[in-house]
Amino acid sequence: MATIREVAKLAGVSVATVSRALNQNGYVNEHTMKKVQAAIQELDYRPNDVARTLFKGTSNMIALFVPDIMNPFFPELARAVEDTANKAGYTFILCNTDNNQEKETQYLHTLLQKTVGGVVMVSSSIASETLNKIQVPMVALDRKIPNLTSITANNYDGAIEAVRYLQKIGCKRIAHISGPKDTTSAVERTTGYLEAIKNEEWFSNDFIVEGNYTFEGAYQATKRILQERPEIDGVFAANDLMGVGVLKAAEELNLRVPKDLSVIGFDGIELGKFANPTLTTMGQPIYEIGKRAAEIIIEQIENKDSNMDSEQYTAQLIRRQSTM
Amino acid sequence: MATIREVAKLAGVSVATVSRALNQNGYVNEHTMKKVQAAIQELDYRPNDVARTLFKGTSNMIALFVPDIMNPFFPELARAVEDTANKAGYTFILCNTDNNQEKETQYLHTLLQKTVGGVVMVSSSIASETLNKIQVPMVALDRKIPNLTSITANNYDGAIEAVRYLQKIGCKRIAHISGPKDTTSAVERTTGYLEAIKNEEWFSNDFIVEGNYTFEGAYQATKRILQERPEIDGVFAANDLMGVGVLKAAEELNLRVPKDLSVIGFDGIELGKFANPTLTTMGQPIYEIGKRAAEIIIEQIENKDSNMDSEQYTAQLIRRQSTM
DNA sequence: AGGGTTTATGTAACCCGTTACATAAATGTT
DNA sequence: AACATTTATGTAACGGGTTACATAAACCCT
Repeated sequence: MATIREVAKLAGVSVATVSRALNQNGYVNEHTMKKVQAAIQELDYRPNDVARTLFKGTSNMIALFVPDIMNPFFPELARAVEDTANKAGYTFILCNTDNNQEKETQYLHTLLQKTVGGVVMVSSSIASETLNKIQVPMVALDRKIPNLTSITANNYDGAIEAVRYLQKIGCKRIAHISGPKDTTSAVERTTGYLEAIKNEEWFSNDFIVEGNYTFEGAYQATKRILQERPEIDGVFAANDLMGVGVLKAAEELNLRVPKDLSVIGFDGIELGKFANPTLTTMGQPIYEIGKRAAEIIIEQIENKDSNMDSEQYTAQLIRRQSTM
Repeated sequence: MATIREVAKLAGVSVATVSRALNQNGYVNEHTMKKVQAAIQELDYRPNDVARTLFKGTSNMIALFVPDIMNPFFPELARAVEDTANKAGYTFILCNTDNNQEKETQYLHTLLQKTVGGVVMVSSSIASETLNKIQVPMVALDRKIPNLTSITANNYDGAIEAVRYLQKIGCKRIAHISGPKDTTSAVERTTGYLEAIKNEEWFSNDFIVEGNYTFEGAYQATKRILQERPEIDGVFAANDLMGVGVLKAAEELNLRVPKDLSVIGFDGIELGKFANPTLTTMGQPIYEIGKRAAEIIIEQIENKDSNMDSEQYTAQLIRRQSTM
């Protein structure tokens, strides 16, 4: 790889002039510019980004923390962040944290040593002491994190709408498969469910079971609850992955969906379209949200503007075959 | 962030000594070591990785090129590469190429400017001239690339086994939903299909339709072919995503799977378990393959050993509900 | 013509680790 | 005791950009 000094030599100018020509700052004579460009072309010169980063003290890299990219909710988010970062000239780093606090801290330190530009975080577990100690632009995505700007769906309203929709289509006993209690989105969705059923006299706490946001968790939980309470005719799963788990459990118990049981999920991931029957859901604008988080982190990086407002996006009902 | 010079000052030694203490290099007196460690602790010093990288000329970053992380085949691969890279002290960069040659070239140049350590590539489109010009360790994953070590499944044998299995369970007319013709895995799977049915007198070319490795593509293709040739009683889809598309098309045409139609996919992704009915498939050891690719790239980076042999992993039949 | 401004370019310090080389004390060998 | 080897540490160059500062020619204005 050619260096700026080789370019300077070939063009017969100093490295400072080449640098100025490259970055279009300071004065460069038109004729000199041409000589420099010719030399750059000749040598196929590309500036070493590491040297640049060392001097600037910050790199054009953006990291995304997700619990696990294998959870089908995250690829779309990752894609959105990557696209947006890429378009703005940033390189995209992906970190799977497994909701593990040590891993998160470890990753943050590693990234800090690389002077990463900013971090977009999907996390339920990040230690706030770590967060306070670490000086790098951060934004919370999908889940709220204290003291950080967050981009999320309006989970509470979405959950209410989901349950009201089940009520509207005639469900009389509506169960809720909830997500992990340490995850803000899951808690908000459960709170929404509670709000929507608060006046129903049939309700008791065992209409809520924890499915851990996983297919398997929801599958097991649903089998249990449907056997204990066969009167259930509607299920609000706190995410689509669990919604598909509910479908599987229903199938296994020979319940016809939506005839015997209506199922609604949350998120609007592709999986819902692949399922059989297709899954009704409260769709959030996933790509949009990821894109927005990336935009904000870039804004923070480039303008040091760290006091941005949090944003909430409305979820929209997507009617499919699992309800009718 | 503290620098090595501050540590040196606080410990009352030179930066060289601190560096040696850090890297357990050269001689460092026991007592000096303690002073240095105390200073490091005191200042919470962490070496700047950018400076290190600049000097060394190569960074501890590994990139993975995939067409699109939203395709459910890739997250597991990405996870495997990330885990392996991470464990070995490398940072993981994800690049979505959309099979776009320009994007690939663009990414490669960007990474080169960051002196990336190595690149793991899932690609059908990478330009060989780009490849030859670029001096960085690379390995091909899932798809073969000329002149690169590749880690793949044995697609040919797997495809033969898939079709033979359909034949064994009684299918008399077996269609094939193929993948893109520029993708080595797809071509090999089609070749395997052809090998397995070569002695069947019913065969003609219109038993093969292209589904582009996508759900939607397979869904459309299947609807078309099943209407044209209602005698079809078995489908070999070249990947699971298309297998699920076949299931959906069958459902829509009121064909019962597996009673009227048996369906087998390829890959063994999670999606197959979520589907209804669950999808029989030729499962490849996805995580294993990704992990192995990462190991090889690390081996190449650390030992400059670029002449590694390609490896092929056998696919295994996973019987589920879509065949019987 | 004299002074101020703009244009143009070069020199060298700087970012922060790593390491070749120099120096010297401590230890070992015959 | 004389010399070789090992241990210990410091100085300074280096990697490859960026930019503050210095210098000077060209241009503008009154």
